[in-house]
Amino acid sequence: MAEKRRSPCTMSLKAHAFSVEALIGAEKQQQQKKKRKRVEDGAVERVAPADGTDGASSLHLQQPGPPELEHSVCSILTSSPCEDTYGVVKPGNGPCRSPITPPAVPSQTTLVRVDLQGAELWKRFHEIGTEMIITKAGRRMFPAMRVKITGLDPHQQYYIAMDILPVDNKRYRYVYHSSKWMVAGNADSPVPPRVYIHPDSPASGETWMRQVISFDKLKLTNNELDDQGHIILHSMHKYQPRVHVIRKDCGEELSPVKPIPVVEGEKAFSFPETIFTTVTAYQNQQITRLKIDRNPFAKGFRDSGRNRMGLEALVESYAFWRPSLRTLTFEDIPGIPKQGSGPANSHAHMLPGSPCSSPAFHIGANSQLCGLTPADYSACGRSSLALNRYSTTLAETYSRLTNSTSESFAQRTPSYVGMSMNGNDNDTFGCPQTSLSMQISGMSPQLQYIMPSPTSNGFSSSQPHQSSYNAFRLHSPCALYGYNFSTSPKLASSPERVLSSQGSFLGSSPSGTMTDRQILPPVEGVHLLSSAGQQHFFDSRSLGGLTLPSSQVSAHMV
Amino acid sequence: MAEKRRSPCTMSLKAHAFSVEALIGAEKQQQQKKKRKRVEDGAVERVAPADGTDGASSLHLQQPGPPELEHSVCSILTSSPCEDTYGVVKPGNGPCRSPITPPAVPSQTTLVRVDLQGAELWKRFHEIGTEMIITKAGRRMFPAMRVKITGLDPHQQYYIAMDILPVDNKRYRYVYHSSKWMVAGNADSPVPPRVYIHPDSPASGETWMRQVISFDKLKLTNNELDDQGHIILHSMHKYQPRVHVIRKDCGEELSPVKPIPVVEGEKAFSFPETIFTTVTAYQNQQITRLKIDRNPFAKGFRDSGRNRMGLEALVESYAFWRPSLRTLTFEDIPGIPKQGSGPANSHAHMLPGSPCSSPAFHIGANSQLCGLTPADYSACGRSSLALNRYSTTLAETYSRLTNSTSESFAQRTPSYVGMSMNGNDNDTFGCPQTSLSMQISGMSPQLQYIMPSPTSNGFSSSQPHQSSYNAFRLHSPCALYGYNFSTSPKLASSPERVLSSQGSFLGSSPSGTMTDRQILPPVEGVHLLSSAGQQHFFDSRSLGGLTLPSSQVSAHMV
DNA sequence: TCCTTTCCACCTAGGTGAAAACCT
DNA sequence: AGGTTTTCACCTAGGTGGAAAGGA
Repeated sequence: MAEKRRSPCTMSLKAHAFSVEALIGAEKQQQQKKKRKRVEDGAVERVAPADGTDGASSLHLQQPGPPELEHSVCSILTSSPCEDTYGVVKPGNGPCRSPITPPAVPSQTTLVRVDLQGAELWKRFHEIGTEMIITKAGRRMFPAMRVKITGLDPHQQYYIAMDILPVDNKRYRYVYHSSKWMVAGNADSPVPPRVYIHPDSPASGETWMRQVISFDKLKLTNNELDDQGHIILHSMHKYQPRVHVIRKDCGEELSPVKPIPVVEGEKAFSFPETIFTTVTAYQNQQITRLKIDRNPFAKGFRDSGRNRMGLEALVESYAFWRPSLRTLTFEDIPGIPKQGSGPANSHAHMLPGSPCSSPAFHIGANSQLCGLTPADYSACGRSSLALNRYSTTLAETYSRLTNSTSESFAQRTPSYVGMSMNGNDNDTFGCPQTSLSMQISGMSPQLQYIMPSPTSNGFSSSQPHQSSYNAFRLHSPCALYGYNFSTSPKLASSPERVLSSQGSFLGSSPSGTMTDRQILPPVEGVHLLSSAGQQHFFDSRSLGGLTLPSSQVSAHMV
Repeated sequence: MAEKRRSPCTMSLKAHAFSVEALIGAEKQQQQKKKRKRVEDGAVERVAPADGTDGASSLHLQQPGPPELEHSVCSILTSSPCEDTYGVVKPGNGPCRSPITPPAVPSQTTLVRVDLQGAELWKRFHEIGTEMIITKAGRRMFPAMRVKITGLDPHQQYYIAMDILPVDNKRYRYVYHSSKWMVAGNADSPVPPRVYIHPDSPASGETWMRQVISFDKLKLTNNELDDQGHIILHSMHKYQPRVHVIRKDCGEELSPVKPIPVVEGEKAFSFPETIFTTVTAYQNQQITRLKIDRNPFAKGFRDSGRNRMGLEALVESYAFWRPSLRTLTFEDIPGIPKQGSGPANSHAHMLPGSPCSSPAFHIGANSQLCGLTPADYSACGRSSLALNRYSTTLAETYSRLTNSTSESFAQRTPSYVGMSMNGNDNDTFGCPQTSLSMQISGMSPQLQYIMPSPTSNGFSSSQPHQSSYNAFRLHSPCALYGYNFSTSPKLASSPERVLSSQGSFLGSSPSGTMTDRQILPPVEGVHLLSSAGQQHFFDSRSLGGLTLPSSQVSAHMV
């Protein structure tokens, strides 16, 4: 029981789990409570940064330049190099970083940089006023967050995670006659915050850097009792995604004694063009058009005029000369599903082909629609004490929005954040990007608490504030291999896969320690074969601890 | 360069990768070489255990009972309990198993048991003579290997892997007029052996035990130059899958000095009813019928007589009175795709409705078709030296088939294998199962070589025979959530999902150390939310190292 | 002749917005 | 009247065996 006493999280979890069904009845109460606070503050024509104090805390890490600057860089340097985390101060690192492995791997000087992929498409939505559907069952984002990360320690393990912050404490409504979003009151009460950990986590820096990291499997929901792990958001609110790069220091499972380490750098990256308003049905028809034009799954609603030979076009054309009946051979029928597979097909109920940039739908909005001013972007430079690097992030935001006692956390958990703007040299994959970069080195003790630990055997702790979560990655989807939603209009209808920069299964280098830390004689050659998309292989000759002399040494991570 | 010198695997890997394209031209040469060895040895009416010496090595771990015994248990006890792997003998375990964490977790006395799910379906195929299609692009197995594992240490991390062994060194051909498989010569030269590591690996024993472990994403190929990570097999050969339970001792990354530990238990599980013959096109029409009847993806080929109202039935009915043309309204057309969505539809090219057990197709074969006699099943009890537990497994099989110098490995790497039969009490999920169980405790040093290590930072080794592979799990599919191909005929057409025994996202306990080893104060409550199918969440309040006092503590693994 | 490869129709599984129904 | 839920047609993506073509 002494062990159980140290596990309040688990016990609370189970209690919550058992009460889920009981809570369903309370859902309406929650909604009523939510609407109770919905006060019409009066229409604000332009969603002004009146929430500056509230929203700025979640934006201080954003791209410092104006939204139009595609390739700006936000560099955040911390005062504590990672080497300080070695050895005695963080003994947990000792067993992991062996004295034989050269500790000179420059994880302490890494300038982590995160590039938003598909920034052009994000900007096109942003110019209109991005809307994201949220449903009870969960709805994907479109565009999905897709980033390219550079500057990681190739041999360090990282978790990549994403959460979504409220931009302000306002509720919005869309005024159709003016085609504008207006403040409709204060924000609803906060929902259970959730973080989407990229299913490939943890992985080596080399692995992360080799590919576009897509969050396309992430789903948004408005069901506060969601049990599917989706991110819970309020409808008609403004939010902004945020990407986290979290070092997986193996110390937290290994070190029985863990002192509170010094601050080692902030690791959250957000992009102003990814701000969106949550809706349950699209409000702005320009958004609808752009979604239909760009999302392959909405191809059935495209009506771009060309290749308009779908079923309804067929119906119309035939109906022209034979109104309701015609003689068909069955050779016609198998072709029907294929006809819709072209670049576009038509639907009579769709609005006639009008590009999303059509003046007829351009409502004169709103590069500032989301309440961000250039001043907000320049407000990311902060410095304070050295306890927690996430001071002005979610915890602070929530504490401010909820007026909870955690407000004080923001004060005693400042971040070492220094920012500098660099040029735009990050056109990886030929796609426009927005990039943020910062130095990351270690991790705060609090971060360690939330880091799942696949190596849980023999977990131990001599301090009551340490824990590890293991094997959290079950059922991980292949998120890295989702669509590459091209930001190029000419590629919009031909989605391409997000591929590793190396390409094929045997064509790319393996992960992390595979490259220069493995110590295997040829006869013991190990064959880590990880599928380009789906599978993970060893050379089975080595499974028995033996390999044939003719073993084909091939390993791959894609 | 000293570091690189220790990485022959990586360098060979890259060299191989770069030569893949060059090797494509050599594919035909390989095939020619393969056919060169194909000698018709004359038909053998019954595939006898003439391969006893050759094939027994890969079968010694099989179910000791006759195939008809559904729930037999194969217990293999080793002479070295896991406790011997603690501390000094395997210092790598020291840092992982903290002195604070109670080391009394009975990993050393665990009787691991592996139950084959869907054994009834496997047996139905086996009675006919299971065939598995292999294609260049890779083809899934049907039925897929699905197992339930019990007896793991809940807090120990494990890899679950699968490889496929040749049953003998023969090549087969199917004689249509006698509906029998006959030996057609010696086996082709061995192909690059590969192992499919379950994409959820590594995970805690608790996590593995909570759910059915499905290998449905595994693919078989006959392309020896496959770069997708599929398992490469020869066509017209007999194979048998094998499941591996591999402890993830974090010691291999942590211990700079690793002596060769003592044997700690065999960990491979195979089931005789899963033997199959590889084909590029089905030979036995009974197999075809059973596949079509049971595989949901082949529903389009079902012709079971009932609900036969698909398009072709429509064609036939209309063609009866209007041979080649008929007048259709367009109201017919949208319904066409839906018509095929029922329980079954018909196809004119299919044979008329005849259940798979129809005498018209029952060719009088062959419960012993796969060359296994009851004597084979009783031959699993072996004992020998204590150096390697995989002695009679792949390495030995390959060495015998290839006459390579690794033959000696089999002699100096015997296994501690003791077997005992238990009753049939493993009807988990209400499905018939076949189970194998054995004690596993530690791992051999050779096993450690092939164990990917997600905690690679600071990997080190003072011995040249140690290595770790990290982050091999990228792009892992959600294999645990594939179809549950029911073995019950009445459920065959209604596939059900393989669910965790706990159910919903918030309704099940978290993994491994979440349950009783985490040490989190409520204010630091960590919220590891891992989606039931797709996603992995933290409570985002904790991402900043801070959680609100009102934090909802919920964690989940399935 | 025997086996392999390729293409295809037909499925499963699930992601879209539209539209209607529903709710408050 | 405004927001939410449900259902639906239409997609993407990919797993089936059949049939025909290809190949040795």
